[in-house]
Formats: sequence, C-alpha cells, structure tokens
Amino acid sequence: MTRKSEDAGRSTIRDVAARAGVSASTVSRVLGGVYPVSSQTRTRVLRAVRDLDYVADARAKAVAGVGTPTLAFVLEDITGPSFALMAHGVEREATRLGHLCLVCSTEGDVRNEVEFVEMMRAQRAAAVILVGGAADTSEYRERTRRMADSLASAGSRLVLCGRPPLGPGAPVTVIEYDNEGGAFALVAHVLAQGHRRVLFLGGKPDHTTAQGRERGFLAAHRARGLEPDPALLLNGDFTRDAGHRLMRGALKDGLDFTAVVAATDMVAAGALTALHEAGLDVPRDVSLAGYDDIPYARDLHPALTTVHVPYEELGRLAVRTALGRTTEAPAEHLLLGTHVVVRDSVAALPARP
Amino acid sequence: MTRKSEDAGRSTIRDVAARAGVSASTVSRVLGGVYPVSSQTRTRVLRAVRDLDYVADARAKAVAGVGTPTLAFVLEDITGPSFALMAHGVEREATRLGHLCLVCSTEGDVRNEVEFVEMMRAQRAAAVILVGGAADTSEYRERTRRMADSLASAGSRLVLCGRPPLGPGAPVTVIEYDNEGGAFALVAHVLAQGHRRVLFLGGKPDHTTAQGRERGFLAAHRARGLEPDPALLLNGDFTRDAGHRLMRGALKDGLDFTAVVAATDMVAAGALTALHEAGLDVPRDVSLAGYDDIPYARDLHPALTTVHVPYEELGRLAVRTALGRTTEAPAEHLLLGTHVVVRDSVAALPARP
DNA sequence: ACATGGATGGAAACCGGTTCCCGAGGCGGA
DNA sequence: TCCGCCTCGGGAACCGGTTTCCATCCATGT
Repeated sequence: MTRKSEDAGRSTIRDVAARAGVSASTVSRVLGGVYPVSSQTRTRVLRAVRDLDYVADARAKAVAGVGTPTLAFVLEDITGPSFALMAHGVEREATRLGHLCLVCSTEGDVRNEVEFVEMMRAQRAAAVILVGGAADTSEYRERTRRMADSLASAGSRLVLCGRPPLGPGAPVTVIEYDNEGGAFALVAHVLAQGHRRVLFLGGKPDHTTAQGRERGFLAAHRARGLEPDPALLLNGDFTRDAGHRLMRGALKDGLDFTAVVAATDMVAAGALTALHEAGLDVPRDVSLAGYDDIPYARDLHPALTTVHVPYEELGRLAVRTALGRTTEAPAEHLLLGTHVVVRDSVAALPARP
Repeated sequence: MTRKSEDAGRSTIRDVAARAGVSASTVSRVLGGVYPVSSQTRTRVLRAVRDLDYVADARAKAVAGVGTPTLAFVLEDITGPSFALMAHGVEREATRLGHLCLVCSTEGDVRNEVEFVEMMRAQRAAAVILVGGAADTSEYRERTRRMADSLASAGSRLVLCGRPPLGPGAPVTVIEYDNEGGAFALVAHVLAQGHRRVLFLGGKPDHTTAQGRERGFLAAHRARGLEPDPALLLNGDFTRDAGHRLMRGALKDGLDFTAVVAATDMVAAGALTALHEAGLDVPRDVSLAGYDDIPYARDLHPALTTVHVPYEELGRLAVRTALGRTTEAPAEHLLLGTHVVVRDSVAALPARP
C-alpha cells in the first residue's frame, strides 16, 4: 500500500497543487495574494488548502527570504520580576512589529550565553537582546565585542539591556537605566528624613548595576557632606535570600543604623522579613527602602519606598531601536530615567534622646 | 565593482567551499562530523569557516530535516509570578532536551491565541504548550479541539496546562494541578482553627481554575457539616487589584467574617493591604490565606499561609510528556498534587466573649 | 602485474517554499 | 482579419543547506 504524503501529517504545497489540479507556483500565488489568478482557480486552490488543512512551512519561507522575522531574548532567569517585566515589554513590541520571539535562559552561565547567541545567529534572528547586569571585566568586553561583531556581520544586531557598554565603535545598542541617579535620589530622600547611619545591602561587588547603585548611595552622602561608614556597606547578590541573610547578620553583629537601603526590592523583601523576625517595626524602629519598584513592593507591609524603573518600557524600547534602525550607525546608547516612589517604609528619624 | 557575497553579511556554505577550494558537500561533511574527510581537507575547511565566521543557516537545516527542533509556549502574560515559574520550567526542560523555545503572550485575547497556534504550526513546532485557565464553554472546547487536531495532523502536539480538558479522543495532553483538593485542604485547615465565617475572594465565575478552588472551599465546609453563607462568596479576577477592591468592599459593607481565603496569592496580597489600610491586624483580627505559594508569599507580613503548586515542575513535565512521547496515544491527562504551606497568616479563632 | 576494495570528494537530487521567465489564449484596436 | 497587449498559469531556477550516488585514487593481497 503506497502512502501519499497526504494521509499523514504535513502536506506540502505540491500536495495542494495536485489536489487542486494546478501547479505549485499557482498555489503559492493564490496564497501570496498579489499575483493575478482567476477566481475559479483561486476557489479550487483555497478548497484544497482547506481540505488538507495546509499551512506553508515557515522555515522554508524563511529560507526563500519571505519568512516571519525572529527576535531573540537572552536573560538569566525569567523568574525575576524585573526580568519578567522586560520580557513582557520585549514580547509585546516584537509581536506588534510582526516578529516572533525566541527566549533563552542562561541560568547565569556565561558559556550558555555565548552558545545561545551563536544559535540565534544561526537562526538569523533580526536582533539579539541580552539582558541583565554583568561584571565589567576585560574578558566581558572582549567576549561581548566578539558576539556583537559576529552578529553585525550576519546582518543582525546585539542589544545590551542594563549591561555595561562596550568601547566605542562596537556595533551594539546599549540601553541602560540610571542606577546611580536613582540611588542618589532615593538615598537623598532617606537622608532628608534625618537618617545618618544608613545600611546598604548591595549586590555582587563587580556587578555594574550594583556598582551604580552603590555609587549613588555614596554620592548622596557626600552631597550632604557626609562620609558613609564603610562598615555599613554589605555585599551579597540581588536575591531575596541574600537580603534576609545580610539583614540577619547585621542585626546579630549589632551594627548601628537607623535606615536600610537595599539594592533591589527582592533584597528589601528579605531584609524586611528579617527585621520583622527580630521584632523590629518598620518604619518606626528602622526605615527601609528598595530599588526596582516591582509590582509586589506596594503590598509589602509597610508599602515599600523604592525607585521606579520602567522595565517594560525598557524592553519595548530595546526591540524598537534594534529593529527600527535604518542606517548602519555603529553604536547607540540610551539612558532611561528613574524616579523614586515614596510609600510608607521610610519615616523621619525622631530626635534621639 | 562586483561584490562577492563574502564582503557583506551572511556567508553561505558555497562561499566557504570556494575559499577552501572544495565542494559544498565537503564543507557540509566536515561540519557534520561523521563522514570520512582527510585531515588536510578538514583543516582547510575549518580555516575557511573561521575566516568567514560562518554558521550554517538553521532554517535551511530545518528545511533539510536536520534542524534544532522548536517548542512553543503560549500564555496570557509572562508577568504573573506563576506563569513566570512555569515558563522557567518549560524553558529549562526545552533547552535540556535540545529544543529552542518560542514564547507568545496572548494578552488574554482568544483571537491572538488561535493566531499564535497557527503560526506555531507553520513553524513546525514540536509541541505547543497552552497555559492558563479558561472558561469551559462549548465554544472553548470546539476551538481548542480544532487547534489540537490541526497540530496533531501536522505531527505536532497540543499541551494544555491548567486548562479544562477536552472531550475524550482529542489529541491533547492535559496537565493540571489539583485545585479542588488544594483548596479543600487549605480551607479545612482554616476551619480547624475554629473559623466558621470565612470570606472567599474568588476569580471569574466561569474560569475553571477559580471554579475548582471554589468547589474545594465549599466541599471543605460540607465535610464538616457546615453550609457556607453565599454572601461570603465574592467574585473578581486573579489580580492584586481585585483582591484589594473586593476586600475594601467587604469591609465597607460590614460583612461578618473572621477569616479570608483568597483564590490566589496575588489576590491575597491586595486583600492584605486593604486589611492593613483598615487598621486590622492579620492574623489577630482576621486570618488570611492565599493560593499558589508564589515566591513573595513568605515575605508578606505576616508570612502567608497558602497552597503550594509545583509550577516549575509543571512546566518541565509539560515539555517532557509532550516531547518524550513515542506512541500515538490519543490523550493523556496528568493531575499534579498540591500541599498547603502553613505560615503565620492564619491563627486560631479565640473564643468569643 | 593485476584485481579488489576502502578512502575521499564532486555532481546532482532533494527539502518546501518563492519568483522569474515565458508561452498560451482571449480580447480589443487598426 | 490580423496584430499586439493583457491575463493567466506552468516550468525552472533559486534560497541554503544535506545526502545519495558515483568516480577516482591509492594501497593492498595473491
């Protein structure tokens, strides 16, 4: 029993053509739309298409040069709320512009990152968006530069979101948000409430996002003529658990502070729980501030004072600039502003007895 | 000035062949690996590949039948924490199994959903995972059934995650978690603490996830011989804002209750904030429970008692069953268990004066 | 010395589409 | 009536790969 390709699975354009009694080119033209086809032929072809439930193979179309373009999104972990927000922005804008959206999680492993970028180049992705902070080492610059060149030579484009920019001349689009400025404004707000000993729960020391926020922390102090106590600068990472652990340690060590500024809202959430566990009231006993303005920030108790970062807009902007570019401009660098959101977790320091 | 295709962008396998002085087949064989090639030729080819920074076009490979398979993930909004968790599980397992991962957000619009599924069929995705609850109408069944058949006839497979199953015989894999059982256990726990008037903050009435949780709520009451007051069953949706609004309304209306069970943790978060705003203490004045065990649940204050749903595992399982299937078994239905996580937001009801 | 066979690499067909090129009719105008 | 244009549709080349088939070449066995 000979099997026509019709009975099982994917039917090809030639199957449709055979069933409609026309040539493959005609089927393609009917489906394509613009070429003149008699209404009788069109009807027959469309009937065959419907009968066979035919859909043209998108990969084959792509190879012929008329496919749906694709855009790739590489991040560490979609689970983080700010990453999810950016992913959402990217995805929305990508589909709005008629692109498909490939997503890859690196799980923080650099090898995965370069491997993914290579795969995306093979996929002929229109752009590759790389998200999330990184250590600004020379190894980083070199590796990222290589990826950028490689993508550029393939007609694609690398976009760095919240990552350290490369040197000038790298074919890369960098979109950052103002970590230093946001932290400066936030800490200035805390200091304006009278606090003088502010604990900083930072991220990894070589992570540029963490560095920017720490710089803002320091600058805000100095702008008031204060010199922050180095003992109040703690390092961890951007997770809830780090915040919890660091806060618990600070409390156990008897560190002297009246306010806490966490490098992210997740860190702040962990710290808040540690404070509660120690029987402390926020903001009566200790003030607390976060960074990122994740959706849950306002449902913490007290509602968290934090810095709003337009993550979703960032994602949208990333794909828009990556895709909308007409010229071969070598580099672009956008810096998005942030603003502090005052809620209930920072209170004025009462005059000490 | 004639341009060789070498100078700008994507070089083809023939460019590499020309540069290495061999035929395209030889390049393919060197890159493919298994076919015997003299080490001298291999070296020349690899040199040319490196010089041109050549990567084979994945789409062309796919059309030739040797591509990286793809898996599609369609959800409403990646921003929701449980969705993000599932997405993470899907993504991890997909890359572990050597698949690429396409993601689409429907923004809750059914038209987007069928359109995306159609696109994924055109992409020849190995499986399409559809996530998130839906109303179990006949229109839903019909539409989903059509998508399932259509994918199956193309050699692909539809996976429903946390969605109502179709009738028997539909070529679909359904993976659900036990909404009714989880809610039953949770509410039983609340009732065991002595609460008798429990407010239920539900989701959309025709949403099967919401229905399951409501059934569990009712069943737990009846198992104790209690008949819940219909006035304590409120409907909204699964957002934080709905929880906030509903809770505020209940307080303003002077509803009589000593405990609140929310249909999701997000709803609980909004409700908690509303309770705090009303000056109520949880759990002293009112007990509160959620559902989903999102990562932030334990950083609410008080830490939220809730039902743990293995979302990430769910995502992993979805791709494993969708991809690992060897036979053409027409339907599968998996039900994952849940368990309640007791934290601090539900307390015993003190004997009333 | 000659047949044999394994190693090596090129030509061509194929995957599933699109599009260029051209020929066959139908129709109107000269 | 004949010519030319316009409409329509088929054949073939092409996109960028892989794989089958076959022709060499060289080393070995007898």
